[in-house]
Amino acid sequence: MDDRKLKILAAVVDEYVRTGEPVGSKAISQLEHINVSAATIRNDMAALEQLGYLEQPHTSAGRVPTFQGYRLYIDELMTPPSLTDEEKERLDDMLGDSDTPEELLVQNAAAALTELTQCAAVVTNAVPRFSVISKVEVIPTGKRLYVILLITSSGSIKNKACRLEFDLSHEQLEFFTRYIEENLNGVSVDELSEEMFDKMVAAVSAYMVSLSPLVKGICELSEDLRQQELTLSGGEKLLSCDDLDKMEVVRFIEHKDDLSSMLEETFSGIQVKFGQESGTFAIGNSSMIVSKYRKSGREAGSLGVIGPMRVDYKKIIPYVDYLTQRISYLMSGGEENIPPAADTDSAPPD
Amino acid sequence: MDDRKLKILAAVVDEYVRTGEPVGSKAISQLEHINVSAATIRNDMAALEQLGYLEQPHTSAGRVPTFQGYRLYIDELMTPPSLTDEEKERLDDMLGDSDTPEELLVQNAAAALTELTQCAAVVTNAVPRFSVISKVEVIPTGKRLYVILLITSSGSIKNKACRLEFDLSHEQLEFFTRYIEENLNGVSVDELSEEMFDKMVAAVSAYMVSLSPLVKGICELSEDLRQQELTLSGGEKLLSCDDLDKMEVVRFIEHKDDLSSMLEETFSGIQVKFGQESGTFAIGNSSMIVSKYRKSGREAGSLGVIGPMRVDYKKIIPYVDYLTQRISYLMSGGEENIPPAADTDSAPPD
DNA sequence: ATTAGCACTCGGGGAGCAAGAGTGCTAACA
DNA sequence: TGTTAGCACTCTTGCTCCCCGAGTGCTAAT
Repeated sequence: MDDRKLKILAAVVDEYVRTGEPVGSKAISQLEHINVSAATIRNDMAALEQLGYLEQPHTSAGRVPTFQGYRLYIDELMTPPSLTDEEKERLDDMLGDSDTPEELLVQNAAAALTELTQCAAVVTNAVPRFSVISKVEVIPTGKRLYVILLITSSGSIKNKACRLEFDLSHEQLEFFTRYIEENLNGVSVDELSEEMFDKMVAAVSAYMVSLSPLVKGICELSEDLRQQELTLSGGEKLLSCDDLDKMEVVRFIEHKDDLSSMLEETFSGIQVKFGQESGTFAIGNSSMIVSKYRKSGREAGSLGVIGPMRVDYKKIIPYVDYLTQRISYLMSGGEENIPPAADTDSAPPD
Repeated sequence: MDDRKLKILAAVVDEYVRTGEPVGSKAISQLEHINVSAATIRNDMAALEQLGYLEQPHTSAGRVPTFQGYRLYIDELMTPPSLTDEEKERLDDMLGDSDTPEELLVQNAAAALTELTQCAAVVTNAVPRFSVISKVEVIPTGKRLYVILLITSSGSIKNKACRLEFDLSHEQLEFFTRYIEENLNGVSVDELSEEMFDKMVAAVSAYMVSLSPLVKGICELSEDLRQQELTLSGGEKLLSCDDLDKMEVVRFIEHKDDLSSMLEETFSGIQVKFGQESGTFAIGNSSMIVSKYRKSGREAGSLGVIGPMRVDYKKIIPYVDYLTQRISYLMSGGEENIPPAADTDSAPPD
């Protein structure tokens, strides 16, 4: 693989991303940094096509990158510029600060990505797997009506109303609260299981059978807590881009939840996936740029951008990268070894 | 206005809704219940066009209803069949029962409408205007960290974490809780105002200045409570229907909140609005079928369907109607004078 | 008042054609 | 041997022309 061929491949991708039209040898030869004739480029392009990096929509049209072409471009050829301080500040503003609830943080990230990239964005919330139950309260609020409150060490709060068949006496309530605290306090959210609650229901029923709805309520709340939620923002942007099949996009928007398993199985660091390569994320000409953010060193959730394969990777990757780092930083209370504010200069060597 | 003309108008609308194509005189003349020749129908159609109820996309195409045509059809000509018991049961299942939280009830209604009509659905939650604060709790959950819990008589529960500058002693907490309960218990959600909280902040600060974040927290929660939230479900359905302009639909989905003012100002009973007639709801060929549900006799929120003007009104209107009634019934705890289950036979006279 | 008949109009779809863009190949050149 | 100019070839795109069918409006007959 010639050095010049790589340069030409990069140029083709850049031009195609810019114009959206198949790009011909002449267009390449007229670029500043290319100093060979159109004929030479034609030869090289034919070779690149042979190798599977380019393809022609039809004879006598220009060339278009194949997804292997994009792959090579992204992995080896592209050098995304690092963000300017203004851009970072802008992102910081859109994201929020350390007081912003985690929930909102990822939502803001999604909104920022849709706005800046004009593509769809996906985010998943931070699943507090490794956080522990720090408080459970049962508060009477009316005739046979109780509110259960569940709080974790990471600050998630869930509540739920619960109707019992009888009112509880003060002692009964106290007994129950104590029992629950003894059994759940300090238990990690991940350890909570159906069986555990079944056992508790049994134990509690022995004392007073009508307490079991409360245990069930707590069980449901803990399920809520474990639930990874996926938000797709700006899905409609995908419809206005005409290299994507409308039908596929609609189907995708309707079944966005299928994505979550896929997001789960990604590795650390920024990744680019193509629709063709995946069964679950099956929009033909699409690509997805995703990354996982961390919370106190552990992977907690993902965020990313979904767009046509022909997106400006050079522009989007730094955005996704910076937001991931910043969210990781904010969620870890500043412990992560990532610069806190918009004065990073960990620019990759050019 | 001839009786036959009305019959023909109705037939044109029905046929157009069914086929989506402009409908010609011949097609009408072949319908079962029409016993005049195509020529006669042509004359009448010309008259209906003159009157503004029909229009031709171009000479020598069939006729299409204008929105005044639809208006007349909906208000006078159409006789929607009442739902069968199976349909009602189906809706009941999708909606939930008296144990379902109100929030979920309206969400379920939206989901049901999108599924059954293949159109978009809008719902607003029940604003608990006239409900009162029934409980306020402040629960310590960590170092200088407190959770505020706000519960209303209608069963809405809101919580919020709040960080203080100092830890509170048991007495301080008790003082605060008592003070808040005295001032807020039984106060209607509608009465809560910025000024009221300002006054409370002042009073509380006199005792201990660092309590004011708690009051502010409560204030924010009460704002959440008053907030009417609008959910648009199945917006993507609008994109697959080709009599709507894609760009307008995208714009609409992005600014769905503009709808809320419009939903506010509707009257009781089912209404049909057209995109053309409204500035705020400006998708060209669209129509919206909305209704307000009531809670204990008062208007509490809205639900409706948004689709192309060419929707099956006869099918959708009974759905919206029944869901409104059912939600009103469920939210009022069975007090509304509407049959509780799927055995209504208040069919409109045919 | 209704209907049959007829001439007219207009959009949709296919065929045919010219222009333009881009290629592959060959032959010349450094 | 690698690069370049030239040329013939291919294929899409946009255009025009034309026909067909559907549906109308009008007129005359019933």
